[in-house]
Amino acid sequence: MEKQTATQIFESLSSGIRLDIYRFLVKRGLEGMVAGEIAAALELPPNNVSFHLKGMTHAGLVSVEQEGRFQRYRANLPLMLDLISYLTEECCAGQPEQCTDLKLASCCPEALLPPMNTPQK
Amino acid sequence: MEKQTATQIFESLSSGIRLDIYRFLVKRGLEGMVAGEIAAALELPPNNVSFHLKGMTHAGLVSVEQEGRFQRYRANLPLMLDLISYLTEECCAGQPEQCTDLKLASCCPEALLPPMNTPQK
DNA sequence: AATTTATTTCAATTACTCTTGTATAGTTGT
DNA sequence: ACAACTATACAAGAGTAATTGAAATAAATT
Repeated sequence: MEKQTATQIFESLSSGIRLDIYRFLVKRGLEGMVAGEIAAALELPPNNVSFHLKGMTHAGLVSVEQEGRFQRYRANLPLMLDLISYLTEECCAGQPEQCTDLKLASCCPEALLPPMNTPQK
Repeated sequence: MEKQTATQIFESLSSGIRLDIYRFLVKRGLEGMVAGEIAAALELPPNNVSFHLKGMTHAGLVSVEQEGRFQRYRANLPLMLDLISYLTEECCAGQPEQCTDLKLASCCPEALLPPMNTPQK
C-alpha cells in the first residue's frame, strides 16, 4: 500500500461524520445502504452526507453502485485489512515475543481463524 | 472506545509525517526511539517532529518516557487493536459468512493465533 | 558557573477543511 | 413530456491545521 492511500483513509475516518458512516456500512455488510438512508439515520443534510461519501469513495473506503435513482454504498473491508498490514509491517523488529498483545480479532468472533503462518506481504 | 478517541487517532495518522513516525515506532517495538533519532531518520526539523509527537501522544498513539535529557517514544499497539475492534463492531449484521475476507493478520506471522471464540467487547 | 545538547514552546504565515445554501443532473411514474 | 424525487456539484464563509523560525526550558558536560 502506498503512503498516500493510507493517509487518505485516515483522513477520511478522522471526521466524526465519516466515521459514523463507515461503521454504519460495516454493520450493514454486503447489504450496504442507500445515500438517503444514511443521511436520515445520522440526521444530517443529504448534501453534507453526499459530500463526505464522495471523499470516502475517492479514498476507496466505500464503493458505490447505482440502483435506479438510488446510490448504494458499501464498506470496503479488504482495504482496511491492507491498511492494518501496512501499519504493522516489520513490526517489533521481527521479534515476535514483543508482539503478544497484537492478536487481532476478526470482526465476527463466530468465524474461527485458521492458524496464521503465512507472512503478510 | 469513544468516538472522539477514534477520530483523534485517525486524525493523527492522516498526516504523512505522523504516519511515518508511527510506522517507525511500530518497527522498533519496545525499544522505541528518542525524538532526535526520529527527526534525523525522517530528515525533518526537530521542532516539527516534536510538534507532531505531541499530538500523537495526546491521542494516545505513542507513549513517552524520559531518559535523562532524551525523550523516548514508543508506539501504543494495544490502542490500535482497540481501534480495529471499534471499527468492526457488529460487523456484517452478525452474519459471519459475509466476513470471510476479514481475517486479520498479526504483525508477527511467527506468533500463531489461538482460535478466536471470545466475542470482543 | 558556563556551555553544549536535546527537546519543546510560541508566534505568524499559509493553506486547507467543514458546513450551509442554492443550483444542477439523472431517474421514475403518470 | 411533465412532475416528483434522489443525489450530486458548486460557491462562500468560518473555522482549523501545517510549517517555519526564533526563543525558552532542562539536563549533561566542561
